Amino acid sequence: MKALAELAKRRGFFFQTGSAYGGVSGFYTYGPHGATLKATVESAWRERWATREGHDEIDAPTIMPEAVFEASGHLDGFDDLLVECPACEQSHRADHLVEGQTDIAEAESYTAKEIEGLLAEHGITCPSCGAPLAEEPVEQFNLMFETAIGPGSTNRGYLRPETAQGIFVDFPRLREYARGELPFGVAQIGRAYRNEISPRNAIVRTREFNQAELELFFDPDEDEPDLESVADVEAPLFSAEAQTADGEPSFQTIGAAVESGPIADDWVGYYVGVATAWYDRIGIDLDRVRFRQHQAAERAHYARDCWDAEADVSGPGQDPEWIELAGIANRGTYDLSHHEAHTDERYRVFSEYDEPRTVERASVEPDMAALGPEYGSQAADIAAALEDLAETDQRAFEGETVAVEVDGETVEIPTEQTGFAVEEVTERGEQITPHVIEPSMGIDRTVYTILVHAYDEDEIDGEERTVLRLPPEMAPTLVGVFPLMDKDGLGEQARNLAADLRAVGLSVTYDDSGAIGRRYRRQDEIGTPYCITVDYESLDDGTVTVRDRDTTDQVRVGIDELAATLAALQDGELAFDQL
RNA sequence: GCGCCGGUGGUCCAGUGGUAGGACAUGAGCUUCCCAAGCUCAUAGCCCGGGUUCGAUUCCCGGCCGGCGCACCA
Repeated sequence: MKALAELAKRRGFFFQTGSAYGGVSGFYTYGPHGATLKATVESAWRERWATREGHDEIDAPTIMPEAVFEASGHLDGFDDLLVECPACEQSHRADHLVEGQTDIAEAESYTAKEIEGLLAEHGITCPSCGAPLAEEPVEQFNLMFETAIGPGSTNRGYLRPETAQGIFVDFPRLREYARGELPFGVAQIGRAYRNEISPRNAIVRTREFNQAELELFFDPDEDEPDLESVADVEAPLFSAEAQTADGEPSFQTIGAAVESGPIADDWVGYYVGVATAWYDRIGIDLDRVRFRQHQAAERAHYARDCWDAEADVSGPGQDPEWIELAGIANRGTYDLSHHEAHTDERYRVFSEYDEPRTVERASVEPDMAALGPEYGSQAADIAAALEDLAETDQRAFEGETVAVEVDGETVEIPTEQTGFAVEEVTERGEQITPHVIEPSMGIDRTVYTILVHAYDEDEIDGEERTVLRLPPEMAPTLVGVFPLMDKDGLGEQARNLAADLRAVGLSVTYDDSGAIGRRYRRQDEIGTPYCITVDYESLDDGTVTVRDRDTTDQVRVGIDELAATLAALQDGELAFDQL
């Protein structure tokens, strides 16, 4: 939205970083009002998604070593192999072309050089125009920023492309803090980095951005969300089915959508409900939001089910322009099991059975004093093979000898040397890998959407004005304080009033410059919901006018009750028309 | 990364081969006083590098940045 970008620049919400040096694409600075608004969005997120859910927050580094991203799949999954057609100049994913035009299934695992070879060898052609792509260079592009940790650059690191891995890698310790009890959630607000090929659209797609993510760890067989608390929330749902049928999003209660509607996963449904109510509260217009269910083919490598929150950020009279605000994904056990596989740590929790179970457990204790001399270096492998066999096939131990296969040859071991035994064991539970639901929000896009949805132009006494209709809770400044004129003691009283209101923690702007109407308009443009003017009547009776941003209506309020009244207006306990 | 268009005070624009002008905004003053009034004054700008030229903000080339389209968005 062009008018908003201009206002954001002029009034200090956000602007491109370092334009004196020519600027760098994809980096933005939040100005005075923008930084405040962003902080307010973050604390509103923290309040709703962490504190109120009973979850704790961590703050992990933005740089982590290469091995972490090997495990997470970002090193391979983020690595795009691009080839450009010499005839029509279209870029394509080279690995996808190879997969499509040969019977090679996992072309992604090849290097750029190998792919170049495959392009020539299999006579791969451009899918757009059919030109041959042999001899064309394959470029490797990883979206992660790479860096060297410490001197000597042998320890390669990357800037995290999402905040989530900081939670997953340290799951074993976080589990300790949760005392090993599922479900538990860990929240994080922080920066993430992606070396985007083509940053666009102000703060919508940048190379350094802010995320707020909650990772909720749970046992799918035991744990259920508090669906009742969001059952009545009406959410604009755009199901996969509706998308395929070329349909429209429709408002449905979470209760119905989970019960019999498109939301398959209870936890995902719960967070769609929480997100809907939260968006409404922070000033996002639900009529310009939709929760879009991912099609199966579209889901990320880790996601089992996913709904994106999308917002329309087009200007008035324009075609809708949907941007992704959040993803609410069931990541299953993907992350934890991968980190477990890549480390020696256990990324599981002990899940106790309702009742202890008694099971027969077969075990072996091979007589190594006999096997060792007999089989030499093979003895250890034989012992391992016996152990496997005991778990899978107890009857193999019923005869005089047991046959196991080692290094391709069958070895007969006297049963008595295996130490085979079947015992009754009482098991109280088992180690399970928790499943993960991840509501992941883009803070910058949320800020942007709040601004777009708050932006309005109307007419006051025949004069056009620009106004940001931010909820009082979100406004960077709660109240502007003006003297009608800066003389006859009005200025002094107004300055005292501003200081008093600041002293009780309210965000106040003092302004005595220019005509009163001009000062109102300045505050309208940055979304300040209330303005107070000290006039001649104030000197007589100790009241001031309080002016409402949205209606421009004014009421007189006693100075002594001002602080309490404004605080109530900010918290939504009081509406202006109740004054 | 490709293509098209663009880059001039804080913002939005006009303009020129001889280093620039408006509107709005901002500051000071006068005036007015509850919704961007008026007057005076002031502050402040040609994206960067190279080339052509006596001289380049202007023309040419390259870069950077922005908008749009394509590709990409794990």
